[in-house]
Amino acid sequence: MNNQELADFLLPKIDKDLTYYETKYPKRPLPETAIVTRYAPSPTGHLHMGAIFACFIEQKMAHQTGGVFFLRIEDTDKKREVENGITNIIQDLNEFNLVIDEGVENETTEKGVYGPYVQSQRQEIYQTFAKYLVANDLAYPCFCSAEDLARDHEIQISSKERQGYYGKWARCRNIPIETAVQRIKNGEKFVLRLKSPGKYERKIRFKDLIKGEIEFPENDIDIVLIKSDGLPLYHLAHLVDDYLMRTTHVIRGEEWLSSVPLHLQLFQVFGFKPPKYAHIPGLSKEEDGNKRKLSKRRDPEAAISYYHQKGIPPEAVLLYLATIANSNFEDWYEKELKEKGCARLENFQLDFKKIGVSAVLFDLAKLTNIVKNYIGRLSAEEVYQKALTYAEKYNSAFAKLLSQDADYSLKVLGIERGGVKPRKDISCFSEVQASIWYMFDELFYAQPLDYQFQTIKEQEEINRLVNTYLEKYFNIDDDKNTWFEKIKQLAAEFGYAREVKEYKANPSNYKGHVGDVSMVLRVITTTQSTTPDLFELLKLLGKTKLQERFAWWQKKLSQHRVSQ
RNA sequence: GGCUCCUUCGUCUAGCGGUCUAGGACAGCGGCCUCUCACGCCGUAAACACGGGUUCGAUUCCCGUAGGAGUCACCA
Repeated sequence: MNNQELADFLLPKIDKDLTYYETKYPKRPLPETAIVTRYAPSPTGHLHMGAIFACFIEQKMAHQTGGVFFLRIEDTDKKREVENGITNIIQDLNEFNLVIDEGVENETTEKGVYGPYVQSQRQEIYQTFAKYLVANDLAYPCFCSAEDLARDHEIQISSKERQGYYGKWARCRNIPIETAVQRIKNGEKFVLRLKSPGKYERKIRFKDLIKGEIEFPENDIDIVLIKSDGLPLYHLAHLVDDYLMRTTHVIRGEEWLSSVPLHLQLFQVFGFKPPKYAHIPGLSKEEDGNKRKLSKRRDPEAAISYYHQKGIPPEAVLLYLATIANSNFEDWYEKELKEKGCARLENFQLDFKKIGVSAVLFDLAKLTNIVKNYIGRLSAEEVYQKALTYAEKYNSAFAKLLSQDADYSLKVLGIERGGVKPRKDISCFSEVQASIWYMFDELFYAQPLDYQFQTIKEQEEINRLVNTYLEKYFNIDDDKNTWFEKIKQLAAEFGYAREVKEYKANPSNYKGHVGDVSMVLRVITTTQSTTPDLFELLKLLGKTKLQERFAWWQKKLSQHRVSQ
């Protein structure tokens, strides 16, 4: 029996050849410079930040060159699969606006002519390629059990030999065809292994688009191509899919770097031109003074759900990812904003050469800064919409408040927004309620009695100040200057300095200064000693509410005394 | 352990033999502005892992050492 006959015996149902598929999936009609990339996750749960990072770069590279970005599902390991795995992935991608041009759209549908894009549906194709290898004496059936392999592995470790299925350890490599056939006929399970033509002593050089020139020993390990369940392992699937789907650039995490020699060998064995490889640095986390890979299980910030729950806008996360991808992005972004008034990520040219080579610490502090700036630039309408969407999901009571008088809410969120120096104090939408609650009576009157008065604390003095303000000075139509002028007048009337500087120059001449007076109004209005611009708050709330709140405070205070 | 990659302020980095008394951003600290906070502005502290070479001259090139990361599955 020759190799061709062995191939027919092993895979009798496979009747197509390589040419069939090469014809079915022709080269893409794209310009030379167009980059075709893919994101190829396993459906094992939700994505994590590292995946979004990779995906962002893949999509960006494809789109900025007029290429194609597609999604392939690598579900060849049925053990690890999770229910709704595909849905989870699509959801996460959508949330980050990482739209695909081609590939899997949901659990049941896909678009594009290079499919199927779900690996478990491509079994016949993989087997065709494997059969070709068997027929050409480049693959063989292996009967080693897990125990056999584990034992060899132990021996290799204890004798300090290189680990793997190669050389003398590749015990099934030279089993005569007839023997192999007989064992299969006897019902023995087998896998198909590559008969690696590589020599460990020889070096292979290749150029990674990010890491640069790298030299490796050639691969001489007879890796498993097809598992005993008939499905391929990643390596074969990578070769077949990225060849037939005409991927030009394989962009993936750096954990794949060390399998490049194997992948190159696979392409060489078939005589195919390999894609270009770009291995992106991993996202890491500091722990006990060391860096380690950001872990979905151990680090909450690695999970997409973390951002969702906190209300951190995905657009801003993308801006952060762009700055860690290309450190010049930040400067570019600022410059665009300054020159054009707006900056769009789509207009930035991401550069492989500027992507760092080693793992990057995922810095939540930096992210927060980017988010604050991002939200700070949003219009009141946008903030309102996003805050509402967030609240509808996580805080329905607050969502109700926000929407019951949308116009009012909009004004509250619009305080000190817009203009050249906007507030930048919202770092996530879960914070919104905590920063504006006192603008809503429903929340204001539900708070415990906790007024944060500062310099002026005496009730009598407070009463006099507020009453005088309400009677003599309050006018809803005043502009900011007039308003503040009146506050100064009020201060002077009661023996407080009109200017802080005056007070500081001669503290003994005054009971305090204008700031102390406005602090009283601020605290009566909001209970808080730190708030956005008091003028804006008062204007929004109006005289009646200020009166009501003042009366409430007095009432509470007297109750408080009685109960003591 | 083998293989591979990496090593500039706390973090992300600029630097590609003299321009470096090493630049920026975030975080920190101090100040100014100011009715509080935020914003803004100004300032400050803070790094070339170590040891050898090469060179007139090394952050930059080479070699070691140390440290870190990744990988060595019928997982991707």
